[in-house]
Amino acid sequence: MSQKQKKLPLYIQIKNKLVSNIKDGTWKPGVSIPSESRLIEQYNVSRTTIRQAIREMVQDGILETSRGAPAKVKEIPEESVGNPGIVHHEIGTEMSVIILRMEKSRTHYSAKHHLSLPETAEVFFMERLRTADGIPIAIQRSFFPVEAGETIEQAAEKEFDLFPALGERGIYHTNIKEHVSAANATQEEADLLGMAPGEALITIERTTLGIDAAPIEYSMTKYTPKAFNYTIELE
Amino acid sequence: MSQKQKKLPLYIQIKNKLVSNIKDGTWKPGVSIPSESRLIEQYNVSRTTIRQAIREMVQDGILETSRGAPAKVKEIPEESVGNPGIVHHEIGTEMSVIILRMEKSRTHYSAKHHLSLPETAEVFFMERLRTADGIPIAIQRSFFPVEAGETIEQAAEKEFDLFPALGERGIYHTNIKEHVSAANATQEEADLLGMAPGEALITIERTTLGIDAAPIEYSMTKYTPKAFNYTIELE
DNA sequence: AAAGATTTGTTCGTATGTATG
DNA sequence: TCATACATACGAACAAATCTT
Repeated sequence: MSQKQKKLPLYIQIKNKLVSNIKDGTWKPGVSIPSESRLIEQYNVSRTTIRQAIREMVQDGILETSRGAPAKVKEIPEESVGNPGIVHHEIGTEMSVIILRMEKSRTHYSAKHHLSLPETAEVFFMERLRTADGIPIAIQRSFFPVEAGETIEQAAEKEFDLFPALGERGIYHTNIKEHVSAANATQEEADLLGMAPGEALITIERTTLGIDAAPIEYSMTKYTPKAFNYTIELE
Repeated sequence: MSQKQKKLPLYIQIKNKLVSNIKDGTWKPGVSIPSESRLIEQYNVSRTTIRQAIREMVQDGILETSRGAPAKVKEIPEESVGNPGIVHHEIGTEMSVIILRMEKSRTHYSAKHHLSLPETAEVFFMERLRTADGIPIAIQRSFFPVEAGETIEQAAEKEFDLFPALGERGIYHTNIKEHVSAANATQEEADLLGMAPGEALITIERTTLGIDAAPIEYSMTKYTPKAFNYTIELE
């Protein structure tokens, strides 16, 4: 049954189709999408409808428009699909991750608490070193419920951000709570990050809630101050 | 001559008029504005134009719409200072501020840029030392358009947060953008904060937009890492 | 470099569906 | 119940910027 689909406004349906074309790579960033007139023919709807769909996508930061030229897929529409209101990234062009540890663990009681798990539970623990242009910029310790472990294990080596992989497996996040503070580098952290022990690190603790409001990730990331970059936008 | 005004699209002109009605208190928060049909008569334009003006204002967070009921002016209550979705505070029980400098200035070009002011403009500049339990924890440099200067000057000595005072004078903010990074303390900052030069400070740059989407404040605050505490919650 | 075709931006008019009061 | 008001959707025309020839 596509009863619900029928209920959606036409312009939303069109928008969804256009977004799909971008997501699956049919229309790539920086390239123009078909003109309004072509879309009108293709979907057999009025110009109003097409324009409303495009307008929303512009507002969402997916498309860019300018008079006289077809809309372009915006470069770097990365987070725009994911987290409205926040841009959060490190500095650098060549970002990568090195996995230091990845294991199931029965300790890490603090993490269990953040994940709302009983003390006897097992958690999936991962420690990764994030680098930018080959220079270490952060140490990230992530904790997941063991159920998510297999998915994580497969995606961890390649993906810089794990949530898209989780999303493909039906694990979505609805709420993220981050806590920013500062800490001094331990000897081990200082060695990994190429700094002196005791120097200040920016620490972000993050708890991610799933669609059922249950925590699906708790992570603590310690950044070198120079490499840290964080922008928050609120209304 | 208002030649340029004439050049503005009709829906922008209408939007400006509607915004004026809200700014000068003709339409107060929580109250419905006239229906579309009434506005159509009043300004003698088409429904499309009215709707486009209203749509922009909804997007700017000035109006709220719902089917079957006229648009309402959005409430901008006290919590706008508290910002939904964000908790942001320093540690300590006895918080206070010490004003270091307060002046009009023609320099500070970076600040002018953030305030969308021309390079020849004058800005109101204020530097304050924030303390917790008598211990310095942050240096805050704030920039405002000179128009807001008098209000600021009166409130600055007593108020820890300036926005309530601004709100009482009809200056509301609708959008805040914060950028978190890190910097090393200069000699002067180190002296003020009782730390060593070169030590890491957490820096928050903040741009606050007013009801008409024009910047009303730009500030840069540098915190000692230990005293900093920041929690973000997103959906 | 100039002219013409294409494309988006703006504005009008009209009609129907659907939620509010 | 029922009139009012907003949301969605169609069509048409001209202006202004861009692209192509």
